[in-house]
Amino acid sequence: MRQSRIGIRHLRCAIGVADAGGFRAAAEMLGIAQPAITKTIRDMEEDLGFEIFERGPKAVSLTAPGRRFIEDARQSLAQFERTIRAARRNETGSHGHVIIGYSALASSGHISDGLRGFEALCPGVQIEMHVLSTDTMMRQLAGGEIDAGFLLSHETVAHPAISQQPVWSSPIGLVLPRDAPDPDFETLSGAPFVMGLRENWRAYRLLLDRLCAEAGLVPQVTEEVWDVQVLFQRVAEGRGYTLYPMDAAPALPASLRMLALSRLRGSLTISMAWNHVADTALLRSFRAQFGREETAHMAR
Amino acid sequence: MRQSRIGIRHLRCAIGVADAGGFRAAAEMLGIAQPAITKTIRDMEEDLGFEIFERGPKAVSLTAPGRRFIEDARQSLAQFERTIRAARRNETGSHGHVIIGYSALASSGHISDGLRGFEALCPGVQIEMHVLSTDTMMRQLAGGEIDAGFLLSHETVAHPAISQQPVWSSPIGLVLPRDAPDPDFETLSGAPFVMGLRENWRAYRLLLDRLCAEAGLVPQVTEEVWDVQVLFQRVAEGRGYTLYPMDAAPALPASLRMLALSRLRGSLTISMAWNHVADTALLRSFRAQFGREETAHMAR
DNA sequence: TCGATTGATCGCAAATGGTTATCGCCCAAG
DNA sequence: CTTGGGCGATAACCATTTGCGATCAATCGA
Repeated sequence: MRQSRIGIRHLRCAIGVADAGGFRAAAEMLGIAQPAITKTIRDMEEDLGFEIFERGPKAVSLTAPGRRFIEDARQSLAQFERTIRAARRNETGSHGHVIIGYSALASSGHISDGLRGFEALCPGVQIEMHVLSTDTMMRQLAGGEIDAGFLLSHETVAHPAISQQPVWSSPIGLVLPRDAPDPDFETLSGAPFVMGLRENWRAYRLLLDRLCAEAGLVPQVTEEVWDVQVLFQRVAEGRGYTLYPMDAAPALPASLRMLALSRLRGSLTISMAWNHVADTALLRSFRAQFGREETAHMAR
Repeated sequence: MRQSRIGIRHLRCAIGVADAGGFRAAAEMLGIAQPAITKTIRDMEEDLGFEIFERGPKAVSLTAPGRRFIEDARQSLAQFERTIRAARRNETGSHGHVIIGYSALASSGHISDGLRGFEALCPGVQIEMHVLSTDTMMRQLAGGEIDAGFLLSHETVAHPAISQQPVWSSPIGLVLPRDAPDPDFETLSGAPFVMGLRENWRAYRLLLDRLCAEAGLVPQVTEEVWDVQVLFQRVAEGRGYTLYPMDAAPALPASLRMLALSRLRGSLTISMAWNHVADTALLRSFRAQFGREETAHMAR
């Protein structure tokens, strides 16, 4: 069979059109002129032998085979870019580049230990860390935007393309102002609580719901905030308590303290997650730092 | 960070040099002139920021980071080509292209059933089938040369990048000329046997060794042959018996017949194997035909 | 020391990827 | 019903990339 003249550029272009929803929009997004898009897409369609896009008068849409192709092309492009990124050395002397996502809840010393080990093994590798919500992290892992992530283990956090492996667990404690008195567990029900917004803290809130229900605790959520910094600030201001993994105690602002709640059973587990299609030598080394990875695995 | 100007062409070139062991040899293999290789490699090295190849006076060799990079690049290139191949339609009207390897031992009706199901689901997809030894198949799966394979399950057949899933099992029977009398099991020990060459039939021969030892059968291997056709031909000529999965009975030449050996316990299991990095929508459909694939899988 | 063989270099031709300007089309707002 | 604005397609043109043949410099074995 005649070998294809399609290159990475073509995939970028097609994915751009699919995401932008139009040739002109894609041209702007990719920083090139619109006719170049037209030509690239046409060349690719000719090579593949089918139309990727349906040119409607109002907007373009994917044909059925086009949708399948774009889906595969995303993986292919992500893998390609990972390969380059993992090998590339920049001007500042680092060799290789790994992009990691982590949940705000995972901000304990455990990650640092693993990272230190990785750094010793592969010195000079640049590690880029992004704080992301669990759901965003899953999406970005699936799309290949990040290489690995540390997120909350929860039965609702799953994706066919993503593998997960528990890394550590921590009990949940009560966060309160340093100078506040220890409350009785019974008085907590009905007491004001500040919590992360359900939309962004979905899995953690679900976990807390279950643990609280089991312990007979009914926190009165009087305020919901977007991120951890604000959460702690509000607690420090006396707006209410909040629940947080005990592991994070050392990272707490000086104005706050943590109280173990023996009646609150169960714990929060952080897992490392990665797209099992995402595979470079560098990422294998990285994952190896966080527990043994399965080798040949016999499915089902 | 400045985006890389490396494309698929560069990867092909680097892999070519690594495989051919020299710039000139790679040029010939890739069908282009040698200066183009020099320039492409130099551009790539400049972009990546390190030397991929060590230019020795006699031959080129990979540097340490170069070796890692080439390893990743192979996966990346294989995935890219799979993506194109899976989508491409050729002049004869087929859409998509899947390359499958199968062991000669797997030549039963079970594969046909799955293939028929796949064809119904994805009509017009071109399926290219290669008969390969189990070891060759593992190597080609790892290298992305084939998309999936049906091979003999055996504890010595494993590779960290390859997933396997049992598809069916078959007892082992005795193959003998149609007009030969049924031998007593006891008389088989010491009787002449024709077998596949150990080199090419490694895993199957290991399996037979174990089963025979357990049954107290000591076949006298008087001849070793390279492939099945010759194997059957030799048996038909009366050179000896052979052992073969009972499932293959319908595929046997008319001059041969099969005899169940109740004393020979255990069976041969055929597994579907695939590189878990190899992932296109088309391949997922294919694998789905041969049993449920694991979804989100929790490592360890 | 002399080929033979290796990768590097040079200059030129072709292919590729991109540009601007413009077209024809369809829909929606006037 | 017209018309303006937005869409992708097309045309003509330009810069860069890619590949070529010819040639060079270095090395190694005979």
